[in-house]
Amino acid sequence: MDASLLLIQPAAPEPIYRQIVGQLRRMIASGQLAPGDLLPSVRDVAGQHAINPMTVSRAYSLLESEGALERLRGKGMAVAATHRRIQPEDKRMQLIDLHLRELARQARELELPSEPILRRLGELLEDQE
Amino acid sequence: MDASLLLIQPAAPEPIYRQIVGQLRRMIASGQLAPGDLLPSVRDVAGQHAINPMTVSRAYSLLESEGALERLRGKGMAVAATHRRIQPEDKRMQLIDLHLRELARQARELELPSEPILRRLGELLEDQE
DNA sequence: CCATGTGTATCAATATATTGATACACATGG
DNA sequence: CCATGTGTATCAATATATTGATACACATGG
Repeated sequence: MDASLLLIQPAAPEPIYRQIVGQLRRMIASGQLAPGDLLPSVRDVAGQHAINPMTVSRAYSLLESEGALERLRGKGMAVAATHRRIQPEDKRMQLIDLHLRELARQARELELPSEPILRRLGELLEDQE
Repeated sequence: MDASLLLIQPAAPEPIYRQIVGQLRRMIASGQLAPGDLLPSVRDVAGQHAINPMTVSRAYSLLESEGALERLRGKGMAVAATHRRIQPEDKRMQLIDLHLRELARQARELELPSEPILRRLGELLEDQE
């Protein structure tokens, strides 16, 4: 992948590292970046866009923690070949339980019935798979 | 309305003034707060929750700029009379749709199947009614 | 009039988020 | 070995968001 494919607007309200994260995430999701593809080096991206290498590194590290990228020592970052599941399902469920509680609280405050909420969430969950 | 009805968590990542805005917005949308209802004074809310009156004022001012509240000189803030009493269900659903989308995104990143999420949320929704 | 009740304008203090400079560890390939 | 390529840990500088202290204007009702 060529660093010039990234569109970066330093003056935009959205932080630079999040612009990079968002674009790469979508390019990976859409298949424009395939598993194993090498990304441009942080200095390459930084040089072409006149930003700091650490800003690019931050974006890469976030994507690595999401499992979207993997670090190849001495070579750079690449699109992750596999999404390994380290934690069992109940552990992963715990990671979103607070979110679920918050959602339930807001639904109660809005006096919304359960049924349309569960139906809507069901739709969203299926769409994204 | 009694100031104690507000749930405020000063240590939460969400800023206090936004917690207040969110809760009041939802209570107005659902009709728990009717047009003309007086809100507790900023000092009342601040005193009960050990926060600063200006923080409450900021929340009230935001809701006033949205048209949800109106300022009655010498009396305080009240639910705007022009506000429709109860918003229809689809309008209220819109208020939590972004949260549902965010939840679905996180679930996808965690590679969690739909079924346990919908079951857990169903439990939480029923518990609170 | 005035004690008491509103909200808030103003500014300061803090907390948090973002970026950037520097130096470093490590892998590669000649 | 070593020049050159990776990413990043560390810390500093900046920008932004949030909160808080103070003083003020205004309305009410005795």
